Amino acid sequence: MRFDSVTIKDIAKALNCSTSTVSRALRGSYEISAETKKLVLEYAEKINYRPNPVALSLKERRSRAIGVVVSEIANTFFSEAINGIESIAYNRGYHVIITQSHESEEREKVNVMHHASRSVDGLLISLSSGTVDLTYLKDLYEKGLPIVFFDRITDEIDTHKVTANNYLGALHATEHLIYQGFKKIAHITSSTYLSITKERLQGYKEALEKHNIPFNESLIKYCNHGGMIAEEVEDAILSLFKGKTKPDAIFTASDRITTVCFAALKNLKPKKEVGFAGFTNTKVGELFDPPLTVVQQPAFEIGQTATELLIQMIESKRPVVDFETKILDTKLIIRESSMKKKKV
Amino acid sequence: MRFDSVTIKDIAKALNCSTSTVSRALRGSYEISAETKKLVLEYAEKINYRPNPVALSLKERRSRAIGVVVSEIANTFFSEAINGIESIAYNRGYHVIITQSHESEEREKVNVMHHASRSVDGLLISLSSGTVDLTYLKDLYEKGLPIVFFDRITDEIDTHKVTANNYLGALHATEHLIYQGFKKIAHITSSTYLSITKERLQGYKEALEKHNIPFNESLIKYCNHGGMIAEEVEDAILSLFKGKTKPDAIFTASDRITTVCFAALKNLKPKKEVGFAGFTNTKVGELFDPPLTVVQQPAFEIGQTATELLIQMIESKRPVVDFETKILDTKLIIRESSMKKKKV
DNA sequence: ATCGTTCCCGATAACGTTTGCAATTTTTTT
DNA sequence: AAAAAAATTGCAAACGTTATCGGGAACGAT
Repeated sequence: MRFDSVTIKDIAKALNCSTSTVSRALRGSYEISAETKKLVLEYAEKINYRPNPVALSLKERRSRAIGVVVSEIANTFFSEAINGIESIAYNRGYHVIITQSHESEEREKVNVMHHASRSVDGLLISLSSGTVDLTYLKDLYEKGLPIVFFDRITDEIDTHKVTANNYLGALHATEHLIYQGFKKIAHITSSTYLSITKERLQGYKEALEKHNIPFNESLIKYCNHGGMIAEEVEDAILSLFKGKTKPDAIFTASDRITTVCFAALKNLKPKKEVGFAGFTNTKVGELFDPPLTVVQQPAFEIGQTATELLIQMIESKRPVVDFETKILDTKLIIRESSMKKKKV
Repeated sequence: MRFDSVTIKDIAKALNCSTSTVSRALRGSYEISAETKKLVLEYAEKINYRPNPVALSLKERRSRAIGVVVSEIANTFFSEAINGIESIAYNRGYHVIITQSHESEEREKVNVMHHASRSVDGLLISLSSGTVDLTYLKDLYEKGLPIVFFDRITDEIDTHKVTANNYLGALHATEHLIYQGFKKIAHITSSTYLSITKERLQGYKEALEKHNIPFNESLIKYCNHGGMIAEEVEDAILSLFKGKTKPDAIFTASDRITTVCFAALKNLKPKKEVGFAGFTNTKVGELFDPPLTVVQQPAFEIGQTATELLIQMIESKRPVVDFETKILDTKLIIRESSMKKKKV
């Protein structure tokens, strides 16, 4: 505190004892007489003493704070996940410090380094779509910083991971589109680096295979900025509809891509109705025109689970060696956008 | 850092000089010979020395970090504002620490206290809808913590404030509805404590007055939880349509209230079409059915301006006494939801 | 030679807290 | 009453950094 708040010294001076005595009394050490303890506690209460967390961090090399790095808080999935994170963290006495990578590897690194140098006790991270090089994270992890990945995870670091069942989510959504009679289903997705991209693509492919629909590479479009740059997504849509095999349905793979695509598609006004379904946690898909079919991720629970695992790592006496990868189920909410209209 | 990173001591030991010399060399003090300076800098670079921010915070009683308290990051207005905040802060060398009050006075206080005790250099805050008692904030402010209010501001503390022109925004939106031919315009808004509530209500009233439409208190509904509790908003809508004077249009006053109302109204399926316009920064209003007429706030700029003012306060040598209240213009984006359909 | 500068640099204290050890007092044991 | 044991407290170091102060060396001026 810069605001000359009361310190242990002030108490010591006032009570005419040493700072050690005060410190011990406050933490209830058995070596302090009940009498002195009472005196100290009462006085501390009276002048509203609060230990200085910065000093504690320096001394103990821990901060009771958890660092969070996500690509964008303006993304319903992440804001919900953060709420999940907070709900657990606060109950366990940890503060949560949120930073955004804006899908940039560099920003991500800066943020992680900031967290580490500020002595966060652990890190929750969902990788940015631009992230290729993980060595710095690996270094930190090996130096002892507990890290739990959520949502966008990685194979390169052996630790706890929590993510949605992207594979099944994509499979079900794609199958649903197939059941509706769509055959040329395009898939617009994020950067190939991301785990979620691979998993969702995999689910999409399996669905096609299962229903004997040939896979067509030209129907897959990657947006390396994860939808942060609208043009990238719009170009993807355009090139799809300029290509030889025009899609009759679109399946999008992430929050932002979903909404941008949906808008782009509307603008494009294709002759035939195009089926549409996408991964997104938006609360307002129902209000869209047409109402949007979505694959919803259990964002809140993902945040909670990741935080529980992280705190477990932080508070574990011996190094954790048994790691889990928790995969939580998604939910397909079917609305009009994915239905084949009956042309009477 | 808990991860025994290199310290100034390590450098001193390696180079066989004192920590003071190293410290001075690193900060380029003139008292150090060019030779030693070079030696130190090179070695520091080589072993990748980074000063420990926690130690610095303790020593200097500042942290080069700015605390932000908003009600909800899952609110487009706030996430945009935060982006504005970050854009300035990072350029000026400050980190941004975000916390959420979830519209609760208690959570807000906990967060503010946390920021203060962690030695943030300043605070950006948008008050929660539940906040009544500001004395603790006033105390901190008087003890010297620079504070800038944005969006939801207050008269009780004399400092810089940045907000949208809620009055004009509401006035124009209401006038627009009037021009469309609506006469019984309901206004669904947040807690009465909030500055934005008062200002928007004022704009709404002026518009009515200007066009000689009598003000009807029963058309105003307050949602004390700012839309966080959907039922509250749904009840408001229901009671409006159960009342004697049923509204022919609805004008909503905040992001969350707007979307929840819009959904509730859709569910209600009133006989006549009801005009609709609301404050919100959602990017997807265009995709709604019908496309949503919105009053958009310059969230990014509000964040930027507030941050500039805050940093100015933080870095000012003498106490700042001349305070500004900056009011930035909103933008009315007219779409179908507020248009009176021509019943041919 | 002596003094006054100037130039480098080191020792030390300080920020607020905890803790190992030593010191003191009190109590118990003999 | 003396010795031993237990209970209570204080001192000082440590976390990593910077700032204040002071000191030695080199140099020029007298």
